[in-house]
Order: sequence, then structure tokens, then C-alpha cells
Amino acid sequence: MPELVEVEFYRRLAEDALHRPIISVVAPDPWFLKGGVSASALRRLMVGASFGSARRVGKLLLMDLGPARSCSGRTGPTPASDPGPVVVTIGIRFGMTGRLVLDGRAGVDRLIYAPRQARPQWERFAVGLAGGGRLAVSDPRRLGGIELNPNEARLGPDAAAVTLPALRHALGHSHVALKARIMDQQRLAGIGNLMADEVLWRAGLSPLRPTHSLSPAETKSLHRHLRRTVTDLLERGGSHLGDVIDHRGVGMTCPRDGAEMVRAVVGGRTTWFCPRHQN
DNA sequence: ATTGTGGCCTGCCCGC
DNA sequence: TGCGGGCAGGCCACAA
Repeated sequence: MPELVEVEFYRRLAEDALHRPIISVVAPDPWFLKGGVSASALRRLMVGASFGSARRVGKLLLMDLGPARSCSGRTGPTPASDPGPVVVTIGIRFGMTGRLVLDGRAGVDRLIYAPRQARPQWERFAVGLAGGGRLAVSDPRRLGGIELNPNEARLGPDAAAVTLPALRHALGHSHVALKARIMDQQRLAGIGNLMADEVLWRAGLSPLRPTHSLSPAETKSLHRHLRRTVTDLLERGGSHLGDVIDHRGVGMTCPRDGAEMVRAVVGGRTTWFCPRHQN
């Protein structure tokens, strides 16, 4: 499913759509437009403009209309002397089955839990680009959506770049289960169910552990494995390509020590972990 | 304020 | 062979 890794591939793909004039907007599904924005409003804003930058925070893809804007992620506080131009941003969420397609090229080859091939009726949003190009969002399950000027401040630091102090702050001293905490997008952005299982398996930490029970050394280890896992999965090409993902299932054994994997529900999500080395 | 739960959406797979 | 129930999880509304 699209987690941080897939959305990063979508972002890279979307960079090829920058600076190409938008000539049409196709938004056939009102459900897919969030926050009360209408297809006609999007059309008024977008037609004649072009995307200036493609950014990502967690699982949210952000495409700014207008001239290029810093791609270093979050923009800091703007000096009062220079408020800068008003930027219109199109936020795209992919749910768990959303794909981004540019000029017929898909951002990822395969999406776990999603049908293998896209059908025309699953296209929920698209922009036509000058010269015949097309940027489209295909989402069979309709769990994603398009939002105008999404509130980026509601997302925690991106998991791909989070520092140790920032991770410590995100974890805090909560009594909530560790897995639920690292999947809380307001605290840490980008980790979905599969990556959470992978990171905790690598770090040898039980998903059920109360967050506050982590020692400083364990938090440091979690940080190292988190960053390493993101890097690995980006290199491998998908959040489903972790070492433990194929071992999530009844009767499966831990690829590290052979113990039988255990199923639990944490934060409302199906969770698989090794009872032997994840403590 | 924080935290937990249920529901939304639809395709797929299993068992009958 | 068709059919229906259960399942998948990101996100949000809602309740405590």
C-alpha cells in the first residue's frame, strides 16, 4: 500500500509534470474531493497554471501551483517583512490503493492489497497537460482524496528524515502501544502498517510495549532501524519488500530465529511480530 | 488535552 | 458455478 516509500516514488514521478501548463481538470468523483472543494473551483485555480514543485510529507503528496518553491520539505516561518506570494497547494492522499500515473507511466509497479492493473473507471482525478500529457490518480477503493491547501502543520516530522531528538519528542512518555505511536501521523509522518511491523521487527521491540517503557538505548536503536528501514525500502522499491512482510501470516515463522509469528491487533491494525526476539 | 473505536470505501478470496 | 461474508488499512468523526 502507499506508505512513505511509495509516495516518494510518486513524488519523483510528479516532478516530470512540473512547469507544464495545465489545460484541463478531470474530477468525476465528488467523494474524492475533500474539504468542500469543488471540481469547478479546482478548474478555476489550476487551468492555465502549472505545478512549480512536488513535495512530500509522510504519505501526503503536495503539488504547489506557480513558480518553483523550496523542495526541502517544510518551509520555515516567513519573515514578516516578506510574506511571499500566496501559494496554492494541491494535496493528494492515496489511501491504501491509490496510484499516481503520469503520461501512462505508473509511479510504482506493484501495490500490495490493490488490484494489479488499473481500470479507467478507477481514475478519480486527473489533469491534462499541454502537449497531450496527463497526470492521474487511480484509486479503486476511493480511500484517498484531493485536498486544497492541506494543513501541513498537522503532520509530524517525516520518518525519512527524523532526527533522534525529534523522534524522542514524537514518542514522548505516552502509555500508548509503541506501534500505535509510530503510526500516529501527527507525531511521526509516513509510517504505515507494514513499515511499522518491519521496523519493530528489525529493532527487536514488541509492538505492544508501552511507549514510555523504552530506554534511551532502545529509542536510539529504534531511530537507527527506522532510518535504515526507510533507506532499504526505498532502494528495494516498496514498503512490501521488507524482510518480515512475507512472514506475516498464520503458521509463519520468524526469519531471524524461527519462532512462530504472533498476531495481534494494535491501534486497530493487524500486527504480526516475533514473540522470541521482539521484547 | 489525549486516546480508543467504528465506519467508510471496494476488490479479492475463501468456503459453501 | 455463483454467491456472500470476511478481510485488507489510511483516515476521519466521534466519544470518553
